Amino acid sequence: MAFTLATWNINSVRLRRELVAKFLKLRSPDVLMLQEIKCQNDQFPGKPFARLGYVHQAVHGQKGYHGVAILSRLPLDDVSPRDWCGMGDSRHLAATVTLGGGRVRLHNFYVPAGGDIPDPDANPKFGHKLRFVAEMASLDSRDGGIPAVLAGDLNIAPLENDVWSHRQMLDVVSHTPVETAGLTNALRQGGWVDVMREAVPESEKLYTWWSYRARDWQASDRGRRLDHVWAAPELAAGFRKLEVLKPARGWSGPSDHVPVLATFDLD
DNA sequence: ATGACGGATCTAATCCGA
Repeated sequence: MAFTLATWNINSVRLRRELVAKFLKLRSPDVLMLQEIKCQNDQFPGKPFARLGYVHQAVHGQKGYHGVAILSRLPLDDVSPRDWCGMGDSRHLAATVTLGGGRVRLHNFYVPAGGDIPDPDANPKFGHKLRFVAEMASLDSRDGGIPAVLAGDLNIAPLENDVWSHRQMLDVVSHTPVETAGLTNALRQGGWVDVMREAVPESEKLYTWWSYRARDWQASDRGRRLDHVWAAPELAAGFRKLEVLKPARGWSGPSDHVPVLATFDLD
């Protein structure tokens, strides 16, 4: 049985609900994980997505900033947000999806951006980001007996070809060595597989985000791979297909991130 | 070196993103 999961930092779900609907109609993933919904739970525009078959919805929002949600065509249970770093912000939501006889644990993450200065003493936001990623290392891909997927906007581009210029990005938050080491440690400690890089060799450029500030995002193509899909080894063994929906960056009124889809064969 | 854009908020200017 095939299972397709998508992740997308939508940068305000109220402003872009029609783009979400367009994407769901275009690709119809089983599950869509959204980040930066930027609204409270009672403001989440769930009805248009339910009409498209995504009747199972878990929302963990907050006012104005951050916020994550999971839309699913298949039943969700054990819905559980976790307050990472004890900050009280909405950056994570877990749920278990059931398909046929199989079950998959889902972890939707929005890792802190970390501010401008890559020094935890001078910049508390960077310290928060480092602590957040350090805490993520405690999340085991095989915990609880249900194989898990961890996906979302991790706000770190760990590999040299996850950024347009490794050399010029070494001091830029999202690609500094201390961040990439932290993320790689979380990947290894949790026993996760970076399935995007199973599909696309590390020697090739791979981006999921292009800044709003470029005059022409496509021409300059100064992207970063900030969005990720990690899977437990038993799920990764059935990994079949990756799609990074780059055309979505050119849609009218776009998010600065594009959807990432991963398809797995279960059993 | 700076600012380029775009979103949310006590709708005006300020904070935030990465």
